[in-house]
Amino acid sequence: MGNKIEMSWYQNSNVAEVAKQLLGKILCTNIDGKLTKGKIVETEAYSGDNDKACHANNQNKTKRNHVMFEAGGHAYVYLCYGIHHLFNVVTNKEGSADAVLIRAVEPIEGVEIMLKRRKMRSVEKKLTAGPAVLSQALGILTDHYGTALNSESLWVEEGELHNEDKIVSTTRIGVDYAEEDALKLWRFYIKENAWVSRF
DNA sequence: TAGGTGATCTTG
DNA sequence: AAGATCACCTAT
Repeated sequence: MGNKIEMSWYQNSNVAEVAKQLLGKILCTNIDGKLTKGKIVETEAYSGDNDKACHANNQNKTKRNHVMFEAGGHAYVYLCYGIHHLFNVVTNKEGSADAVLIRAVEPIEGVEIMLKRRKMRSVEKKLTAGPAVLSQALGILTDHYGTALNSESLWVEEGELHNEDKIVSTTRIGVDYAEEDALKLWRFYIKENAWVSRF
């Protein structure tokens, strides 16, 4: 607990494995002196190689997704539906466009700050259960595009270990357009955790 | 269950 | 240069 994960850890070439191993780890931000932390309870893997659901499918590099081609350990944040900032962890080696979408966290620290950012009065599931709301709670914006995850403002710490049998693998959400790749079991969540976005 | 929202990408 | 698309959320 408490140790910042090194950049090299993210450079594993198996993105699904990284997505799984991120469960239980702690996503942290310190923005303008406001410290917030949440335990990662839900992730999805995306691969630039043979995955139609991925922005960088077929090694398609664009202005939006180019950071995915950098070495693992950088932040890929993009605006979705004109409103929502979605946070991904870039994985694999430089040149391989893989990333893990963080879909839900369990609030750990800085809850008051999270409530304020979300304009909420009490702690409920909608505080951080969902890729857009967790980014808002932790103050993650497209400003953080390309930020290294060993920086002072955004990082991941070691967390609890979970046995393999406590992890559920299922299909990803919102990728129906991806044809056969929509069937990949690349969504992972901690079984019976109350902060998972959807069961 | 439907509509808001605007950057990004693709097509023409 | 314009239109379709979109890794979602909130409120009816």
